[in-house]
Amino acid sequence: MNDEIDLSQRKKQILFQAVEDYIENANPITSGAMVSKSETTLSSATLRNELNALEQMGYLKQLHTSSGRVPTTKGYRFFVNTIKDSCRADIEGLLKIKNVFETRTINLTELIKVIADKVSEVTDYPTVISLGGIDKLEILSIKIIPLMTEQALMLIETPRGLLNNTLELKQNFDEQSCFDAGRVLTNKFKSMTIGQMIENIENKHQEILNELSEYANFFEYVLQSLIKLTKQYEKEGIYSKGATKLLKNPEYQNVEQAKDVLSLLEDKEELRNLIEDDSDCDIAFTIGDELNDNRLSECTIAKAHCKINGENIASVGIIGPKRMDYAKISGALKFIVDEFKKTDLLELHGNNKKGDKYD
Amino acid sequence: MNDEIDLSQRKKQILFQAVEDYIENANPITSGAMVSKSETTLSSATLRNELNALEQMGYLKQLHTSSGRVPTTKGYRFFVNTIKDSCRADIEGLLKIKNVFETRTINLTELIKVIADKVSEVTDYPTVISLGGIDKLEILSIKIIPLMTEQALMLIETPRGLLNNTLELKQNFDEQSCFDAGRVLTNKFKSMTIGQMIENIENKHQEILNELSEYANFFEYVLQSLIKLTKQYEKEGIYSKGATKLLKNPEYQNVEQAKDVLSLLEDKEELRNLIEDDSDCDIAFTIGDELNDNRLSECTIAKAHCKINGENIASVGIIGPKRMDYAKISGALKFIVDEFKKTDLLELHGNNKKGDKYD
DNA sequence: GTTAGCACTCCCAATCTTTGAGTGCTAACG
DNA sequence: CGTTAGCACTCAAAGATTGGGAGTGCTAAC
Repeated sequence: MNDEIDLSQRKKQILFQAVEDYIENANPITSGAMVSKSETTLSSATLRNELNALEQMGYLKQLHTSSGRVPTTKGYRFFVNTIKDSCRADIEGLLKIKNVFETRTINLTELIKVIADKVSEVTDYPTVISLGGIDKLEILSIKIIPLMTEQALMLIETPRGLLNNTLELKQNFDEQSCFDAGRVLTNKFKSMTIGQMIENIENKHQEILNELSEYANFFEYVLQSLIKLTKQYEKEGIYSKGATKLLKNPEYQNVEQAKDVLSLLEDKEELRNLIEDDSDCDIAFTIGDELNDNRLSECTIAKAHCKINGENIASVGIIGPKRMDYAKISGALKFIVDEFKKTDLLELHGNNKKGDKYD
Repeated sequence: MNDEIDLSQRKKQILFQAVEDYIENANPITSGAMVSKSETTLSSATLRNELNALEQMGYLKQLHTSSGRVPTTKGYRFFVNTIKDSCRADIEGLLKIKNVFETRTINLTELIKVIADKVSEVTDYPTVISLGGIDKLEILSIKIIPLMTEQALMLIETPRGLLNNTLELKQNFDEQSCFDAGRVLTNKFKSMTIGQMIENIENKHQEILNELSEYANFFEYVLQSLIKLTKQYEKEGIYSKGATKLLKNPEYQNVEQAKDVLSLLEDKEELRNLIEDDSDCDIAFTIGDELNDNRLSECTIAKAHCKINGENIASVGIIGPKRMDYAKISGALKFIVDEFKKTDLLELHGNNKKGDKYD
């Protein structure tokens, strides 16, 4: 697959410049233009030979005889691998994001929206952020508050903030029973994750029922509620912004082409599948055919995984044409990933004294 | 303005058929086509005379000599006024919506999303729903629950469900103080609206501070929180779906034209301004120039105001080309409005016994 | 290995032509 | 007087033709 080693130093340089120029101007690469633009001492004939060789090797392709050449996916891939570590961020725009991180007591769901908005603004590409599911969240405490007829609110405190959901109790409970039930549940499930709690409930159902004795009533409702909550977050924790910015690019002047991508950007479920993956690396580009989706054959997706305290919290995706500004995107994503790394979830919610909780 | 009275019965019929046909086929109306399609006994020459007259009167216009005619805004307006009461709903699709209304304990914010999704699916046009602000909501009770360090959760029960927001207390309070504070606040503000409560707090600040004595501490935070909450709902209570469906229409085959409308559909703030108005009527169409927005000169917006117990709860907007299927849209909107009318908010939240609240 | 030179390819834009759908007008008809 | 057949006129849209020019590949000379 990777035969970039076969490339002479000169070929590498030519290919790099060719792709770079194409990304900037969207004009097919020609030997003549390269002579006049770059500071090369080579003649156009020599460049033609080299470009021809690069085409044979699959890095470039011609649209027709006597047209300039355009990068193939392989060509873009070479380019991306080369610039991997050089980024060119719009510092000014990104600094605004920094402020957001420093705003305390911002809900994480809010946070990703603000970030997606800003990233899309700075990069000028559609941006998607998905929040990880809640199943890996640690439970800090559980509270139950009676509401109007036969309902109660279940509150679960987690390092990522407060989860809340209404319980359908089918029976009235008073303030005190609810309070006690919450305390019992907290004692039982504290410092498990939501996922573990569900698993635990499902596996040791009877056992726990006995253990919780008089609060067993709540128990069924809590389980149902947790499952509903998990599904809901799966569905809601995804946000996208700036879809129409795609239309600015010359590759989407044709409505037919744009339609596919735009409707994909409207479908949260598909977006989630697209953005999430288990890759370990912080930032990755997937180019054109590499995406294995006809609708996206002319797109590149840049993905980044944001971690707080080492835990995967959110995934950011930037969707653009293959001809996207890789260095800029790379810079923006690196910035976001770093900001997340520096952040402590508890701080996000205004708790500067970790571990100093009370219940 | 309205000189539809001047139209002979025959002209009305011709104009109606002309617009109807144009809406269906997007082909300019020609005398020849009208003869072959409709069961008229008139000759094409006579129709030409009539069409010419209708053009003089401003209902139709020609794109150029020797082309067929196209409806003007005035022509569409005539058409809409004529079909006002005939609707042609996709009953099957809409019945699915009915089920949603019957699902209890669905959050109103969730409800509008599901409805927008379905309406967009059934009509095949972008659909926007905005939820009214929270300021007119009646307060049923206020609860305060202590959370982790120096924070508490404020819960306000309203007929539209539970509002919640985190309070930054800057000081720890125990379970009991919070509980008591909630009770005091409830007694003071119960059955006011959120708006009245804010107003009240702002006007009689000192007075209330004295009255609440030991819970005065909470008071400032509650005020701030309420204001924040009001703003937040203003921003969040709007949802749109199906923007890309616009691209199916021949009038948006040109990216430049589509871009404007699509980016408008992405901007929640603009959408809100567009959808909300104070008009009393349940369903209204605003056509092309009537919208007073260049970007929308080729669009029609259908708006409906949904009321529960007489109170304006949500506004639905359907955006399409001027050539939209008015009868179908009208049917769909009427259905939604009626469903809302039949709904009791308390029932939505699972309370079948109204007034049977406890605190 | 590099490059000047040249034949060759083929897109693109401009121009022109043709076609035909559709109109407006007029004169005749019942 | 409303209706209609007939005809001249208009004009967009779709081909056909053309020339220009940008770009290539190849070859032969450096």
